Amino acid sequence: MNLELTPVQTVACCSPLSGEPLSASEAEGIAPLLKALADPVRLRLMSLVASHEGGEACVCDLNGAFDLSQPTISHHLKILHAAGLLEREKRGVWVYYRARTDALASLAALIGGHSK
Amino acid sequence: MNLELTPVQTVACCSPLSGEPLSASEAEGIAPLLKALADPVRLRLMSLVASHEGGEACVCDLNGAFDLSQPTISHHLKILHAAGLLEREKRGVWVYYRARTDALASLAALIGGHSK
DNA sequence: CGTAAATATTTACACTCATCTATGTCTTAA
DNA sequence: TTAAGACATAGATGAGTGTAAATATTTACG
Repeated sequence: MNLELTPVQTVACCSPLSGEPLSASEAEGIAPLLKALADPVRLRLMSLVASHEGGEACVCDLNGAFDLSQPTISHHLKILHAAGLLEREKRGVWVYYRARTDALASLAALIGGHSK
Repeated sequence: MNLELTPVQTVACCSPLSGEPLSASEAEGIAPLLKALADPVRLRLMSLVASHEGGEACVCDLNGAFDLSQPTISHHLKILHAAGLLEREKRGVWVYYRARTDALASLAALIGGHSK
C-alpha cells in the first residue's frame, strides 16, 4: 500500500488560494507541480502535447519544435512526467506523452478558484 | 507610452494550454508568473494575503507565519509584486499587500481552461 | 546477428535562487 | 532631534537547475 499522494491528489487537497490559508505541507506538495510548469520550454511542451491531435504526441513530434538538443527535451519531459502532468506510453520505438488534464484542472481550480 | 505588457495582459494573451500551442515568446512571458508562484513560501504568502480579512495583509501579519527572517519574507513579497501577483500599498509605517485576483484568474484559465 | 533509429541516462558546468546577516530608509512619537 | 519600529536593500553562500556532449538502452528490420 502506497501512502504517497499522487500529484493530482496533492493539488486536489486544498481549498483555493483565496479560501483558507495553505498549510506549509500543502504548499510544499503543490509547489513542485508549479515548478514543473514554470519553464518556457516545459510550458510549450505541455501546450504542444495537450493541443496535439488525439491528445497525445510522441517525442519525435516535439523535438523539432525547439532549438534544443534531444536529451534536453527528454529531460524536460521527464520532469513533467515525474510531476504527474504528463502520462507516458511506449509504443514500438516511439514514446507518446499525454497531458493529465485532471491535474491541470485541479491546479487551475486552486489558483483561480473562488471559495464557494 | 509603455509598450511593455503588464503581467495580467501577458497571461491573458493566449488560448488555454489545451487550445493552440503556445509560441516561444508567449511561453517566455508566462513562465515568470508561474515561477513566482512555484515556491512553498510564496504560495503560502499568496494564500495568506488572498484569504486575509479585507483581502489584504500587512507584512507584520505575514512575518509571524513563517520560520524565516524578515528580509527573506520581504524578498519573496518583492518577487510576487514584481510578477504582478500582489499589489503594494504603504499606509503609515505599514505596507499592505493585496492579491491580484484578475491575474490569478487569467493564469488559472490558461492552465485549466478548455478551448470551447 | 548487426545495424539504424528513437529515446533516456550520465556527467559536467555555468547560472540562478533561497536564505542569512548586516545595514539602510522611512515614519511616528517622545 | 533622537529613538524606535516597520520594511527594504546589499552582499555572501550553499543548493538547485537548464543545457550540451557523450553514452546507453530499446526496438525494428535486414
